[in-house]
Amino acid sequence: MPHSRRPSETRYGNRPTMKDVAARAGVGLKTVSRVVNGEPGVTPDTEKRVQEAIDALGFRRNDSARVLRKGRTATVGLVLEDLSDPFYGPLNRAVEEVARAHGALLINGSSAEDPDRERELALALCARRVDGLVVIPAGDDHRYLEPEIRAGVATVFVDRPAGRIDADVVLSDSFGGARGGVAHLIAGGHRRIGFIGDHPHIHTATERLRGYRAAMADAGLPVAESWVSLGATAPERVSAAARSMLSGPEPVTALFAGNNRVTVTAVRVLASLPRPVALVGFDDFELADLLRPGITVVAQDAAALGRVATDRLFQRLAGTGLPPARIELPTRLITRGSGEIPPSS
Amino acid sequence: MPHSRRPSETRYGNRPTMKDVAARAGVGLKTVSRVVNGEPGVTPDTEKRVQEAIDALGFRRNDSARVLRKGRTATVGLVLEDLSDPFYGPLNRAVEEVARAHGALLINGSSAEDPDRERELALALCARRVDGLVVIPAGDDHRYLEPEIRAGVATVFVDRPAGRIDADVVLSDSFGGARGGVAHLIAGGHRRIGFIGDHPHIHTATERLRGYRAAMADAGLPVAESWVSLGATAPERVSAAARSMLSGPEPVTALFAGNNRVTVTAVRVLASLPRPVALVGFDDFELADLLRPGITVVAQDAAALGRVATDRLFQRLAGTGLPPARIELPTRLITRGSGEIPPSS
DNA sequence: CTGAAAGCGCTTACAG
DNA sequence: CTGAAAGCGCTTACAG
Repeated sequence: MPHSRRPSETRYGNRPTMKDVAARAGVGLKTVSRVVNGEPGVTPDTEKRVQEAIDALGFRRNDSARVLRKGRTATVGLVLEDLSDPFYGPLNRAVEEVARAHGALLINGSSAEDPDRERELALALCARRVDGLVVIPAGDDHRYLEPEIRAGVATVFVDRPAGRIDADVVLSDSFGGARGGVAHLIAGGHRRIGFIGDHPHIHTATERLRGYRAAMADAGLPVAESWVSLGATAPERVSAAARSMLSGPEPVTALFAGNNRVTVTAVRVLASLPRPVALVGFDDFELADLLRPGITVVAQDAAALGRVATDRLFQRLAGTGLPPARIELPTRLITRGSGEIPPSS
Repeated sequence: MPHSRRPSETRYGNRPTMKDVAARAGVGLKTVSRVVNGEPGVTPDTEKRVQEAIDALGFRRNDSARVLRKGRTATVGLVLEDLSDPFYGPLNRAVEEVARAHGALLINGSSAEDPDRERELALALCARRVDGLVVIPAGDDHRYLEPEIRAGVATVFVDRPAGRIDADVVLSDSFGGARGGVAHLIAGGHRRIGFIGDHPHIHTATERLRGYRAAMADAGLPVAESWVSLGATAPERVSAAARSMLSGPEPVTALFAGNNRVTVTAVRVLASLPRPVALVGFDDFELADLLRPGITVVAQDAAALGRVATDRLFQRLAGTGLPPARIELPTRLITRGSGEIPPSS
């Protein structure tokens, strides 16, 4: 071989290290470190020589090595359900912005609603020694995170509470939001209202159902069990459930949709019906106001969920020995037309 | 102080290391490493002792340290415009899935369309020594990445080409897509068609405008400069541009919207008009089919952009000395009604 | 103002 | 089958 490669050329491509810079500038390693990190105690002349060597070599500090020595990685991990779900976009961005304000980067990934994948991902992030973890739970048993939390990984759950461990959680007021949305329909004159929600093992689904039942009870209205349907949010199931509630001798005159996916399918079903049916959906979505009628929704503030959770995470990291808390964010009813359709007789 | 803390307790919380495991199991460090990594050459009995120590101590390998020694971080960086933009959701997820298939994690962040922030973020990722970088450019000068690419960071640009450097780029056929969309309007009888697009310094904006002009030229139609408007995609500007084109003695009878944000604003403007105006938009969006009329769009496959780009990245990492390539993905015209409205006379 | 030594938690290359 | 030594690229703690 005509050219022998220096050992360092086999690693990270062939990046120069502080050692290389030190050799070229004719100074000690520590002096390079001082210049790179802007520490005081270097004469202008020395600094200039080091800076020239840095530029000539194209040196960039290896933060990965730095992190090992410093103990903190300046990295936040985020486990969410699906990176491509628009609902989580603002949450994702909010986590990024708070992390950025603290000089931290964001590693994120999708659980795909699979508890095993959630666990695998969360633990991979712990192995990378993220300083903190924001988790939107897919599973309902998070005891696997207990050793990590004990070891100092600041962990905050969002959107749904952690399962079988005591930890911070930030969520929207699903119960109150659903109760208010259903009360709005009742105030509009509806007495037979259907509820279509997500799987019953999902915390938000049962909370919203509870809100629906509370609103009905508040108004002294009975709930026929055929008006309630929990399960997959796949379009086929949701439209079947909707059609079933809307047919028969005593059809519902209004629907409450338990989340954004259900709402969208409900809109499609209702658009194909001859008579108008009222609809209120949990979760706002883009263009809800452009539809005819506009869709009345119980909106949660996804960005606030992410912001509050990540703020909490950094508070923990700051060492204030906080006990685990449950932080609930209010929802907001946005009336746009679909929820104000009167009952058809 | 009643309790003195071991040095290791001050770092990463108080995590046990391989050294701690080795001490507890009464074996050498290397033996622990073998067990943790499933390497052969350990007797079942030794392995059992080590495993017990691991479990008792709650040991989890520090991948951050491992990475330093191994030279590759098994991490991909993604710089996009906005983590909360629904258009990038599927792209983000696709990058994650390909990375995951290669055992890599994903660090991502938003440039917020700010070239300085793009640079800062991309270089921070390089400092963490990501193995590869997927960049959706905000700026138009990427020479700052040249040393990194030379040093071995596999870099692929997506959606827009890199500026002033020669690098891989994966993009949609903006020119062809726009040309086809405008040709569709012309085939429907339109002769006066407006084009509203993004800032002229954005590559896709000028490509789409070029497609518009080509389609008009193909049909022998003149283009009045008042029919063309490039600039911010803020609703105020877009609606002003649309209203201007739609008024006067010779108003346009159809609009071509250069991207999803423009399309949405155009829909709002058109909904407020007395007469129907045809609309074709570049980029598909959720619920486009639920609007009345449904919105005809030139759709690009955002997930495919991410997938192809990340595949390319790992091909590079595999060491096949590929020359930089430009990979163009086809678009698809989806007719839903708004683009099939005939010209009003 | 400057730098040599030790160490972060692992893996590599080697010797027993 | 097993482990001591060296090293990845930095920072820390210290001495000059």
